[in-house]
Amino acid sequence: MSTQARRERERAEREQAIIATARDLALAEGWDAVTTRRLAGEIEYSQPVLYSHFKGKDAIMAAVAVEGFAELAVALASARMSAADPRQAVADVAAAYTDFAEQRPAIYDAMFTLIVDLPFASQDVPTDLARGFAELAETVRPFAGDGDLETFTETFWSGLHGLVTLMRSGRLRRTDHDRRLAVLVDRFSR
Amino acid sequence: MSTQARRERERAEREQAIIATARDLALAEGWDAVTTRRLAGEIEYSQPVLYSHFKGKDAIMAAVAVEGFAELAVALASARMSAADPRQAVADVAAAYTDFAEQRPAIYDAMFTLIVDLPFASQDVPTDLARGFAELAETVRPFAGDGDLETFTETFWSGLHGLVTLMRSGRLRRTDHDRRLAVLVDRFSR
DNA sequence: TCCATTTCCTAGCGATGCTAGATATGAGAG
DNA sequence: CTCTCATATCTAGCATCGCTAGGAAATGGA
Repeated sequence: MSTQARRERERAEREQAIIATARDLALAEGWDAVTTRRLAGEIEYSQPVLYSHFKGKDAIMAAVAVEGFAELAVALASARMSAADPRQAVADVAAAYTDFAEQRPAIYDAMFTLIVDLPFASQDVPTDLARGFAELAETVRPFAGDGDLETFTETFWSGLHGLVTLMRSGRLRRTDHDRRLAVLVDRFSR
Repeated sequence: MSTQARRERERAEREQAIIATARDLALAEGWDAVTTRRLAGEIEYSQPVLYSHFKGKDAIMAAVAVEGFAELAVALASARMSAADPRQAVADVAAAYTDFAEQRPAIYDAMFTLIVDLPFASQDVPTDLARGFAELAETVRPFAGDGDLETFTETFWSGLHGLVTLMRSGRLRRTDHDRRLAVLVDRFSR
């Protein structure tokens, strides 16, 4: 039975290689550069191998997105923990969020704009996505007032997401980002 | 010279037909359904004719987006004018914004997410885009405090844009939209 | 050593955006 | 009225995309 175990291990490694390669390629040159042919070439297998691991290109992007949710949750948690006071926590978490999106634009796109049908069947996504959301919720909790915390958090999140996406599409000047972020933080921490 | 005038007029009409057809097709079936072959078939010309009017498919989408900016500006202005008081104006304009995006998702996408290089060379875009932005600015002016109105407006705009895009990608439940909108309005009208 | 099963690749399909080269159209000169 | 030439338009095709069927190759067991 050791050979079967080895095969399964190698297969898992190859699957991880596909995700990592797709991720690196997307970060370096954008998702348009991530073609199935090129991806297959990078991992030194033929195209159909990709489809024995994933249903299609969207599924590969979704797998990259899943990793992104975990990363984002960690980044937000770190920012929240190390903040001196609740108000500073909002500012730090907001900055961590937009920094994540700025530094990994392709991954952020896969997480929130490109992939419509996320694998909600999978266990990982709701978990890590919920973890990130929970970090946001805990951060703004002191300022939610008597209203619904979830709604309050979702609205704050929308503000961050809007800043990120409008800036990337060139509708907002990058130079004023910090000031806009300060306004958003101010509005949601009073 | 009348024949030449007629030709130019017919050519302008055909260009408008291309834009209108692309717009209708995108609204009805999404931008993926707007292929150059199908678009050419709808206007009863061959594909290359499209390229004698526009540089490519992106340019056609940009033309649709330009019309969208004008529409949005009108909708926002109407909402702002008919509001009873400044605070209600913020609520009404915000609702008008998200309604526009909800009812014309394809056009909204062309305006703010799909097209990266908008024809800023053209005169129309900055004008109509600026008109819409100016409507937002006038709406929130009473609540901007002593800070920069432009930055304040941009941040408010980001909130609206984030609500719209996160809801469309399925990250936010549609049922709670009104409550999120109320939170956003509350944060930016106090 | 031979067979059966699994794994993988070659080759190809349909569709996309876009374009070069051939063809039709029509205005103006003789 | 006819011919010419420029303009307008189409037919056909290219390169590329995501994806897949069918056959070849490798692998494990008898």
